[in-house]
Amino acid sequence: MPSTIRDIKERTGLSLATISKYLNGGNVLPENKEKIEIAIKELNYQVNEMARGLVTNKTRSIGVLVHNVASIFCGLLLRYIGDVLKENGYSMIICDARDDEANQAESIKFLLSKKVDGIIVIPVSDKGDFLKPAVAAKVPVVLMDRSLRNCDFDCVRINNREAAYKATNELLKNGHKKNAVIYSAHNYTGLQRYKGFVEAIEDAGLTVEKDFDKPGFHSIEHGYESMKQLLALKNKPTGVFTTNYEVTLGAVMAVNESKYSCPEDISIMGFDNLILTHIVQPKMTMVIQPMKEMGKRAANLVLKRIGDKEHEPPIEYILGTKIEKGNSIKKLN
Amino acid sequence: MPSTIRDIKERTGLSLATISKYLNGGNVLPENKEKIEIAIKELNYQVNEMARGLVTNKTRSIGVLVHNVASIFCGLLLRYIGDVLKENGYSMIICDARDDEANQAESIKFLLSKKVDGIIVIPVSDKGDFLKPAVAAKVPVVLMDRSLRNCDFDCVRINNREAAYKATNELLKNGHKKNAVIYSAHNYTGLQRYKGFVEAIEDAGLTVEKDFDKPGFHSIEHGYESMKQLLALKNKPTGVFTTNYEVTLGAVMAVNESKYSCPEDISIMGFDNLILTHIVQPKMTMVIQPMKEMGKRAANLVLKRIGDKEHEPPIEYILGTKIEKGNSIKKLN
DNA sequence: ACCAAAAGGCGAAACGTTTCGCCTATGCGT
DNA sequence: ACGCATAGGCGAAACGTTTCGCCTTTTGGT
Repeated sequence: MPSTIRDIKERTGLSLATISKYLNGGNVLPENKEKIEIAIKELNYQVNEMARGLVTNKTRSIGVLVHNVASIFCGLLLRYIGDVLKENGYSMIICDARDDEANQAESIKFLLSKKVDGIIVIPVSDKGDFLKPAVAAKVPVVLMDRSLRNCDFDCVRINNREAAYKATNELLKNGHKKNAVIYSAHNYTGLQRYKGFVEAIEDAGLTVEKDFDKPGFHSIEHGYESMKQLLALKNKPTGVFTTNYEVTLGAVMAVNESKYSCPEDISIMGFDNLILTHIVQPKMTMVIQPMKEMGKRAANLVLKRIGDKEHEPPIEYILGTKIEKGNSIKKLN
Repeated sequence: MPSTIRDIKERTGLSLATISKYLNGGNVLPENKEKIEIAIKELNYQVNEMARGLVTNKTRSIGVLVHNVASIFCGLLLRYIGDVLKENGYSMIICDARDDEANQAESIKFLLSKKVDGIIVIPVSDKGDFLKPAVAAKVPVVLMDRSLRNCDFDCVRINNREAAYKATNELLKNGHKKNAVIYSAHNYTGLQRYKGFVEAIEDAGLTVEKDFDKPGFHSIEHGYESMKQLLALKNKPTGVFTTNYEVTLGAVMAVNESKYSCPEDISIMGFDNLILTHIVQPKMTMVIQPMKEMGKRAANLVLKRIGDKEHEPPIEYILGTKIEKGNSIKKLN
């Protein structure tokens, strides 16, 4: 039913090779160019991507594997990535790891079986083994938001350590000396933010108390439980640094359900979510990442890698962050 | 580099036709079956989907066009849809309409150009013209969550009118006689929920006051602005029905920023979001949709349609809802 | 006016499957 | 023992492109 390049051949009297050349941006006489364009219009011709792909060994599709498709953070990144990909004629095939390493490994294989030209990943953990099949298949991989231990891939992210350091200083500057941290201990980003926190505390001549150190999963539950435990301590912290969106959400929940309130009884320095800064009373003080820039860079980078003949060494793009001030941090004495 | 069916031919001495038959589940002698399986293992063979697609005219991919990829609601549906599709060997190509009709129309064309086998849509508005190209190309379409005016497509959704009716009754039952409604006037679902509200109010022998009737976009801003306006009225409503996730979010924001609080000064009946019921203090009373069921049904339905020879008439799956009770509705006298 | 280089065009092969029509054993009932 | 149905297998064509190598025409410099 749909028309083919052969129909255009009939209509124009030109050869398949010439028409193909036109379609791929080659040089064709203006006269023939016009003929072809008219035929394409009339026939409503569209390139059959599968036939093309069979020859070129390209699908013009990019796999995007996110650690959790239901997080707003990932959703927004998907939007920005999708924009760039669509502009360039690439489709975006999405897989959701549900924060599970086995799912993640299986998804990579799935994407490879679908012969995607490139892959963008927000990994579940800081372990990179699951990417081996992609390397073996020579499919370019770009990491986003989270790097890996011994990372040998392109990566677009922020300087997590530095951002956490600055964020922690926000608490310190306001006179908080007893600070807790709630973080994800299972991915590179979480651990870097933890390091930044510790560094800031120690640079201020303080130490991190054992009870104030709350590693766990990247989840609302972890934030909720941790905050509950912190609030139940005899010797409570006055400030808490919640190092990602989910954890911040959970921590706020816990405070809301308790007899305490923020910032009167406990100050919170949050991370990662624009909506949260508005929905929650009081307005949260948070670290904001340049998400649009991140998504666009990642997409452009993977497209560039696909085009590259040589295998260039990996690049890390480290983007800047800013702190959006709210009223969730109380100034002490 | 990757091995082909020809390599298997060499290894086994069988013909291409026989191997292909095996791959597609046809009858082959047990002896040959084993030979083929061994060869596949050894060669690490994977079917080249593009070559297959070129012959069968199928891509084994489904386009999913969502009105807004950054909403949690859509994110969760994507997860459930993706699960089913992946299980069945189908990839999920995602497009984001950003709540814009032009984007939406363009995205459908994009998906068709990618030759997806089927399309799942959460439409931006209640107008269905943008789907004409899909109908023309005979690509099956399944709607999700939102139907269309004069709808001629399969659809998986809830009974919005009834759900809204029940929700409104929740306010009425608690003695609220002055109720406002904030809704999206631009899509089928929003309008149906509005109708359900009006019906419940009128069945209670009341009328909907002009000032309490807040149509607008499906956005946080609309919820926020509307609630602000309602709170500024001399004659304020005592109850507000916020008919979707974004609008509920915005409305809660507005209350939090005002001198009033919920439920003491204003009661809210919300919609659609599980997280919100926990994060916000007090716990919200909301209408909950069976999202997992919705996603799975939609995915299975589109797969079924792809297989169908005949063009069966469209089916609507109307799923049940429940009301999750919180403390956001005050009992009057 | 001549020649070299560049531009434009062409036919045919190739990409890796599926499928059609046909052929050959094999097994079964009588 | 005979014939017939059937299971299993095969070769070849087809799907709609791109690309390679080669040929012809045009262009531009001297």
